[in-house]
Amino acid sequence: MKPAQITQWYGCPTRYAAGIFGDKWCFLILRDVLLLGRRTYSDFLNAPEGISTNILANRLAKLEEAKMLDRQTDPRKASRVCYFPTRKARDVLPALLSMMVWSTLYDEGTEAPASFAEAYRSDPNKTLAWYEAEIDRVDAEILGSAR
Amino acid sequence: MKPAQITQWYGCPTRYAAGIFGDKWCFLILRDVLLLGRRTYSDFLNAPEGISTNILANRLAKLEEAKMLDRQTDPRKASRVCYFPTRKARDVLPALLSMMVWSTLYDEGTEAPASFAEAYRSDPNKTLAWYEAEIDRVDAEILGSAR
DNA sequence: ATATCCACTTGCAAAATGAAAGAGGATTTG
DNA sequence: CAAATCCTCTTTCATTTTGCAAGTGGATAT
Repeated sequence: MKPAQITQWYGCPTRYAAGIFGDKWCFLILRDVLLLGRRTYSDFLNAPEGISTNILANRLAKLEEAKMLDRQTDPRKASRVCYFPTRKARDVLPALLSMMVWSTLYDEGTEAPASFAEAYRSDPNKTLAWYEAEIDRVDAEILGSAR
Repeated sequence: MKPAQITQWYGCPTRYAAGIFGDKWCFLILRDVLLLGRRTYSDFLNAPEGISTNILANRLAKLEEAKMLDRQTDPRKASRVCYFPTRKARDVLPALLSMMVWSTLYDEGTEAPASFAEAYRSDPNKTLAWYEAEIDRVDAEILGSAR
């Protein structure tokens, strides 16, 4: 019934994680930023899930306050805003990819190729590095146009 | 701006995961079952987070329908009910442990020892096997008392 | 036989969400 | 230069979800 001494501290780390992941929209915004290269308000707003604009504003503020997103005006166009993933958000990638692997196993309607789960299992660091590079590339493409 | 060909299918696996993890209470019930050895309605109800009873009933039904929990009457006492984690739920462990590692990195008030993150990083399979064994132990302790 | 335990259900007030319209500044267009 | 448009939000209001408290009904303990 009681799993040994672990009981004392197990609760907390998941509770902290639940504070951010335990919300559908935060979860999907993180996906947008980490995996889909979305950065601007309208990018998020036009995602196929159809978040409504007041909720989006609310969640972006929450994620910014949690230091997951870094809000900056877009150097390409000052009326636009970009939300960049912080290191704290990037470090969510392993968990996010693990969840994706799980989904590909149990969602019979998954769009992900079987090779994805296999690749992540065989060499997670390689997969991880690839995604980090993609994030760098997207950010650099935006910020690089500043000068 | 557009991360190559990945865009087509990336959305889906995370959306599927968001359907279950993107809810604070489902998330915490899974933690209870997978990490804290909780199995009965009152176990969940008495967790320190304080879920209210109607929400708990609703989420247990949802998780049962999603085939994450297996509802059975308790062999120790027929008026009691046990919710056992299915294989599908157990397979969430890698993602859950990854999230815990992330939490220990960024939650300055974490109760988890630093050794946890280190242990999981150095040998995830060992950590994973340990948790699976704990789950087996809890389940066997309940079901074993049947005969 | 009565009280208690246990897994829920119900009713209701408060909070969160979703849809739609609008505000206000920057940018493009004519 | 003026008008229209783009873009990030804000506001309003109806609907849905949540949380709290009390209640139900069957099994179990006394």
